[in-house]
Amino acid sequence: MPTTTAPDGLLRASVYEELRRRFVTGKIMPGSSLSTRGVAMELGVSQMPVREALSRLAAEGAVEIRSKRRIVVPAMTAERFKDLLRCRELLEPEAAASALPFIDAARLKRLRVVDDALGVALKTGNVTSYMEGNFEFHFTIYRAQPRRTMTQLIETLWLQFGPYMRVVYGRVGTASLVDQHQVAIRAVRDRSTTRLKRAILADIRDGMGLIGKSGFESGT
Amino acid sequence: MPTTTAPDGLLRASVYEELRRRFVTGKIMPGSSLSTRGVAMELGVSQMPVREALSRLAAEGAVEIRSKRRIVVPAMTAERFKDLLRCRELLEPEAAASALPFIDAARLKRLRVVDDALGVALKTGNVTSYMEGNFEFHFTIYRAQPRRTMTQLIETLWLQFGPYMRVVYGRVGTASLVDQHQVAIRAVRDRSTTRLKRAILADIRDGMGLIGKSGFESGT
DNA sequence: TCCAGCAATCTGAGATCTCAGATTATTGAC
DNA sequence: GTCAATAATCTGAGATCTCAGATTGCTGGA
Repeated sequence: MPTTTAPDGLLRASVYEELRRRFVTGKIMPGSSLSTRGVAMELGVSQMPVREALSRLAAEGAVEIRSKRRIVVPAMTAERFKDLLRCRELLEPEAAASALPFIDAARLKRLRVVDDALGVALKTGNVTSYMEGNFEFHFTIYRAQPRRTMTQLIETLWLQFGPYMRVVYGRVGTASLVDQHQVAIRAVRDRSTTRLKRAILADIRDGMGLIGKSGFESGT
Repeated sequence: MPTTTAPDGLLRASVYEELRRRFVTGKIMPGSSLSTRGVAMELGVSQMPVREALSRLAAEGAVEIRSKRRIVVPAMTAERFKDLLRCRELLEPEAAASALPFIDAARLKRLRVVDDALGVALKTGNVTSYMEGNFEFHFTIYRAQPRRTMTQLIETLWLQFGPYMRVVYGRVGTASLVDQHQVAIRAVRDRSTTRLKRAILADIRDGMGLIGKSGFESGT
């Protein structure tokens, strides 16, 4: 009795989606361990779909099969964080640029709505809301383009990035974030590729800046 | 009784590796279909590791679960080809650039060895050899850097790209290829980031050029 | 009190069974 | 002879069983 989505379609897919959602929104902490049986029990499905989902997540680098019989979320290290961030810097501005021509009025409106919720989350310091909204915002842009390849690559990055992001935001807080999304929205409205790329890059680098204030002592 | 590699470690991993090797070297044609039972029989393992491997390949876009009960290698389209190539253009020169400082004498020597084999394959028109060597050459460069993220993204791209590449080479031939690898090797020897990036980009675009001579009528 | 050794449990991986749905082939009627 | 309908087979997905190995905890001796 899967209480999650996709009751008709593939069970494995719904399990994967559920886990992925937890990763990108930072609901799963680095260093924590998962078990197929545990997740299966929690989601009310058998081990098999969970196993395949975890296998896929391992393939994408979201979890690690450590020393056999142990599935853990990789601990956060400065190296790994910078590595992921560097890839984000390379891909995301480009993805936004190629998506821009496909962002119609409806999607622009959706961006504004998401950003409003984001503003509230920023003010109240609701980290979970902020992360969900941030994900929604970025991918509302990227997914506008019909080509899926680059967006999928970026999703892989976020999958690995999510747990770290959450830790950093949880530690430093979201208060110090400049809302680059506003800048991005204006760039989309004006159809300015250059400004959009710059806004996305700045948004990513803001996260990078937070890291400096934080640190990586914790985890394991 | 797995007759393949990794008798000690994970069976699933060895199945995935075997299939992946077939993809990146173009041993699997676009439009062809695979079945868990068929592959399992062929590799001498049960369906389960094959299922998980195919599931992962589907996640990476190498195969498609079409209309339920049918796993097919996506047919080649100009759109998809350009999409993949665009991502390669974005990532690979950058990956080569960040790998350059890590390429020591031993690795440079390995590059030369691989390139020699590549030259032979080019002359004799051996498409399989060429594709295997080409893969080896590129990833001998990229994998020099300790950061894994970008290399993994690129591997995903090759996974989807392989079958198409093979079709194009098989149709157009490898004779028209300029050997950009020589240029790349010299750039590595001289520690010239700019020239290395340019060589990699040119190598990728050579493939792009071939596409113009080919076409996409075939497949499914 | 501390450490070593053994046992119990936990967990991931593979095999096998079953089911549902889709494709295909065969057969029968018009 | 052709088309449609039904039956048989094929195939992917999920559940369950089992095994091996690793970790954990308990117990007994020094």
